Amino acid sequence: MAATLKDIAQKLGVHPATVSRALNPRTAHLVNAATVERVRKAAAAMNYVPNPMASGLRTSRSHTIGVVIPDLTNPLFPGMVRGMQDTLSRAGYTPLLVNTDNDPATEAQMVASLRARRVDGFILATARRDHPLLVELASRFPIVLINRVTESIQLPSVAADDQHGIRLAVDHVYDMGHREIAHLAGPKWSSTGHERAQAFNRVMRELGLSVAKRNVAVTAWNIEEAKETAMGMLARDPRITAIVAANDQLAIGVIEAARERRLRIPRDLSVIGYNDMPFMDLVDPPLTTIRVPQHEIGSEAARLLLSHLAEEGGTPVKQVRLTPELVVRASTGPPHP
Amino acid sequence: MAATLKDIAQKLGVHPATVSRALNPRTAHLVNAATVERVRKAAAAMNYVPNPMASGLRTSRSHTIGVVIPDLTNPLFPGMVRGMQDTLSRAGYTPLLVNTDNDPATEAQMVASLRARRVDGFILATARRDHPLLVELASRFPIVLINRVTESIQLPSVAADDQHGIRLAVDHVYDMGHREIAHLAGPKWSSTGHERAQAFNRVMRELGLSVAKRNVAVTAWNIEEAKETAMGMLARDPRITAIVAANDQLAIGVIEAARERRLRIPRDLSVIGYNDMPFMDLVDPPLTTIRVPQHEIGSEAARLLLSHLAEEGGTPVKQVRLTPELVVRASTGPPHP
DNA sequence: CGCGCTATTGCAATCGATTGCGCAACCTTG
DNA sequence: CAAGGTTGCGCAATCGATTGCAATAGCGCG
Repeated sequence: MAATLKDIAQKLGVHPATVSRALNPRTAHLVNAATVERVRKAAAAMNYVPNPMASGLRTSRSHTIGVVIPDLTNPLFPGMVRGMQDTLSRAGYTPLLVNTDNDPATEAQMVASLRARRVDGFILATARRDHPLLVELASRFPIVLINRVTESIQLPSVAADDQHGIRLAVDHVYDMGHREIAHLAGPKWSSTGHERAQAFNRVMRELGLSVAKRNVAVTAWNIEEAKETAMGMLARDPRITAIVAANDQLAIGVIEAARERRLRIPRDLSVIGYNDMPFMDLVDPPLTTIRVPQHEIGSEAARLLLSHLAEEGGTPVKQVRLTPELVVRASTGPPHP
Repeated sequence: MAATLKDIAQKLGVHPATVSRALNPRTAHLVNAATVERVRKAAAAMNYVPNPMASGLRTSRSHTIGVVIPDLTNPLFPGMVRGMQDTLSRAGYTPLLVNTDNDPATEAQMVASLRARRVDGFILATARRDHPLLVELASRFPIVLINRVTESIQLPSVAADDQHGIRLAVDHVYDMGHREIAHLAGPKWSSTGHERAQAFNRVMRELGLSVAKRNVAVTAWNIEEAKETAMGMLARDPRITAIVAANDQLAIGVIEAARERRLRIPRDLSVIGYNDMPFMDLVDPPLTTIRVPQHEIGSEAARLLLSHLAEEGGTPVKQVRLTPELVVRASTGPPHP
């Protein structure tokens, strides 16, 4: 059905090897310019498309990238994935997407299946602060982490600057007059949860505000548990006037908790999220949050990985930090006297 | 690095062909049971993983499925994609995901690149009512359409029952007492836009309500244009008390238009969406809508495609229609006298 | 005029798995 | 015990592209 190198060679009366060289930009200089031209013409005419399995078998490169995320239905990820797709496909690479649901066993299985597929590299959004699998993986493949990073070892990564983002958030409510500021943190096994909590403590200290233990509560990454945890916080310390949540889902949990406690937002409680997922401008109330450039994280990760694939030798480990920005909407306001 | 058939054969003193047959369930009966066992043990011990490029080259099957959607960042799709991923990967297939942004040229290019990758079949969510590319594609590959369908030809598809869904929507507002019901329709090139509009007309007629031309307005699939169109509708006919939107984004456009015209929802205007995308329970006001089983559409499409790949001959064209359900929230209510 | 060099192309092996064909050994049956 | 059948396995070709090496031709230069 589809034309092969041999077909083209036959038609032109040359050897398949010549056709191969003519069509490959890297080796075309080995072939007479006129021949190259004839081959190109013929290939186009027969609309020849190289068989990636054949070339992959020979070269053991699949031009395929494993993309590992917790869950595609988490609105944080589609933007990042599109960023990768757009720049990977432009470079002739195809992402293979898998979900782990934050389960290490599933992750191991998915990574194994991607290795079975002979992917050329990995982009992972599933890093835990301590993550042996990733360390092992990084020693055999080019990998780039996004969003979250590991602590045990420095790996190439692309993420937003959490330190800066949290500073924007805390400064925002501080500037409006809040002093009783609390943080609803994500799980400490995740770098984002941990780092944002660390950043919160630091910024509070710099502002001269005390950070009592009870001002930081930890929850899993989901709305329901965030709501429960926020209920507890608000019950224990009713003086709190502003809560900085470690991501938008947690902020929504806080809003639901506030609603249940008959607190009005932002009059009685200011809430600020993190990530600015799609539709956060439409929830009730529209959520003030820290926007991270989702598409750009994805495309930057792809670029970084591609550059690793291009260079033979070890490129230096590059840790890209993108700058988040504050998006003020209606869930924050000055504290009520 | 990785073990090959030959390695196993050498270690066991048998021929690679025997190893191949022993490891393939379809041919294992050709090999002595004891040998099969020895081979399996050895393969496991050397943690042998077959090279998909090699087997693909020989068999010309990539165990790969092209998945073509308009835009992953549209919240309607991640659920469907996960549905596919989950059932495809269970069957040893890997989806290759591309976006078209509803642009036919991009679509053609993406489909071409998937064909270049030698995918074994396609799942497409980009059908237009008239769509020559798909007809051509269907003649050469197993394909399954999701969400939208073509009209020119009957192709295997999985979608929600739009007729039923619209009936649920219209009945809902009718039962609450609304009589001046309008429809904000999607573009007519898309089957969902067209069919939902058709269904709206039919149901209205069955209820004995007149459908004036002005009771149905057509808009593109985005919030901004939906808002403009809804503004026009409401200006032309202020008697309208309920609007059935062709999807959730359009419903949000309607809500924004209503807000701009100082109409309160649902007191002055009831709005009902379609699809029940994630977070539609959190927008202001929480959106009454028609839930379509997104994950199930994806997994059912995958199953359908897999069954086509399994059977050699032409399986009959199966058009699966899943049943949507009404989700009542706060954007609908009885009309105010 | 001949040697050596370069430019161009052909040859053939190779990547790893699959599969039609054939052969040998063993078994069944009359 | 011979004829015919079955079972188990090896042989070798094949899928399509890549690439080291060899071969040829053409050229410049002494």
